[in-house]
Amino acid sequence: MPELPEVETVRLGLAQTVAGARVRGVDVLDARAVRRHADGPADFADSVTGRRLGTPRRRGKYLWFPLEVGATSDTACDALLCHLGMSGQFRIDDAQAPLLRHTRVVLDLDGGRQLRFIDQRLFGGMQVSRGGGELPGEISHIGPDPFDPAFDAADAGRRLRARRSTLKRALLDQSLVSGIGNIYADETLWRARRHPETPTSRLRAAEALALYETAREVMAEAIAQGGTSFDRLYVRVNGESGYFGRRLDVYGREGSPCRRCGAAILRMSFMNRSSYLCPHCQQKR
DNA sequence: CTGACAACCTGACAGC
DNA sequence: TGCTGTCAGGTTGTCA
Repeated sequence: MPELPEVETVRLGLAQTVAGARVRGVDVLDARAVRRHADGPADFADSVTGRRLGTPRRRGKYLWFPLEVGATSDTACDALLCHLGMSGQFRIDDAQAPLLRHTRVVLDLDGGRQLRFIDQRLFGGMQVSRGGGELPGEISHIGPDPFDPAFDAADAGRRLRARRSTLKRALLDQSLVSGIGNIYADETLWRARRHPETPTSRLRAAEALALYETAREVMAEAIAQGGTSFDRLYVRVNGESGYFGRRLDVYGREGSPCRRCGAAILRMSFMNRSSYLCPHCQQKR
């Protein structure tokens, strides 16, 4: 699944290609892709049709288009709120181009183009957020991500330390700081030489700040490289894959030598998912 | 507040 | 070939 750097790469692609386009029609091919839209697929389509897509915005792993009315930008407008889930993609295609398998929603745009939402597993989806152009109320519960101007590192560090939990759990907690998923949590902890099960309360204020700074660095590098992908589930809006585009330091490298010390990378089961770490560099202190 | 777990879905793969 | 179990980058709700 796309984490913050992948979603940001998609957002940039959309900003360059469809921002300002008028939506001529909406075709919901699978209602499950809009199940978070409480008023149903027909209302979803009605709410988007005729609107102009503003420049997409993002917080954490969510992105949204302000749905502009008329020709003016108005941040009090509705928003088309999207999450890619584990397998979501956006593609820009000509209307005549054949639909890819798992295409769930199609937006007809000006000039014979279509914005297509494709999602194999349907963990992602789209909905219209009333008045959500500036910041959809539906995602007000997640914290700012490390790239948000509203991000307050000191406050995030304070809240991290107030948790009675462990570092990896806290990094994955979107209400604390959003955007970090399983890959970048592991990459961050490796770079910061922290064991994922280190108690959050053990960090000093400066160390908590430094941990988020490391997360921001790791993700900034990934954004600069156009996002990470292992397979075809993550692609850019033009269909290009970032396959092998980024070298990960620990994630998925079980048994391979640590790039710092050469020790074999360990895989641990955690929250029904995998954690990868270097048992030598990342010891509980 | 915290953690554990199921649910939401599909597909790829290993093993029998 | 076909079945079963496991795994996959996420989020949300329930329950203890």
